Amino acid sequence: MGATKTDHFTAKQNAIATMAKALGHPARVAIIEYLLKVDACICGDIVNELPLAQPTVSQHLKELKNAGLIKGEVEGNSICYCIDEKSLEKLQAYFNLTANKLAIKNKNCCT
Amino acid sequence: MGATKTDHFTAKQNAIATMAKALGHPARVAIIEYLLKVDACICGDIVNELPLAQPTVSQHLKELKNAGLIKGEVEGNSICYCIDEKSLEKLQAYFNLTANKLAIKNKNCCT
DNA sequence: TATTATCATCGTAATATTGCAATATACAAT
DNA sequence: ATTGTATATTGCAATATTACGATGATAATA
Repeated sequence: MGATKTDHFTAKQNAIATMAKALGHPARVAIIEYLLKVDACICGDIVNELPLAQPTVSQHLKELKNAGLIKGEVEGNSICYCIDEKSLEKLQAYFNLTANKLAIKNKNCCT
Repeated sequence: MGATKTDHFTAKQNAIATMAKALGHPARVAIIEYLLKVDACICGDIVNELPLAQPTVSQHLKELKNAGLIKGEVEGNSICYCIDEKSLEKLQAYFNLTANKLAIKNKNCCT
């Protein structure tokens, strides 16, 4: 095996899992944080920011893009990557909802 | 290769990645949502809720536990699983922070 | 004690991920 | 046209993940 049984779960569960999976690697978290830090999206130097070889970084960027977490536009010679706000807002909304549900839950066991 | 270069990233980046990775599978998202739905933590029927065999579910539970997202206590014959609030609050805080940073960012490119 | 119920672990097969060297592509500048 | 820079793709090796049958461990119950 090794293939995830995607079709047995809801679309929303799969969507959250896809985004979470994309953030399931420190390099990709670091990429998101870097894109957040530089106050623009002309980002031709992501490779220099990471302790990984260029093909590896390119691959991580591709995965973030596939998961919808970032967007990329050709900007002359280099490529302009930036965060896709919508997807991160979805994650924010999801975890806010989760935390709210937790807050109103019974907490009389599992001390 | 195949081994993640964990030590090249910050502790926080690794912590977020670990939790995100744990949620990077729809079955584990479904488990969290189920634990959230049932208003108690006597949870001996997670297997029945999922379209997966018992050993597979057990393995997913183990991963959620390793990532710190859930806790498990022996409850007589069965085991009582429940969500670890702290970890989900960390995720909530992280994505709130991220969304806030995004909100105050320049948005003059990557239309 | 034997049985049943519940969950964990082992072993294994199929598949996915991670990382990089080598190479390719695309464009800008000379 | 050629060179240089930036990014993508390919191919491969090492490792991780996913899934499940078989088996083991433990506790409640007959």
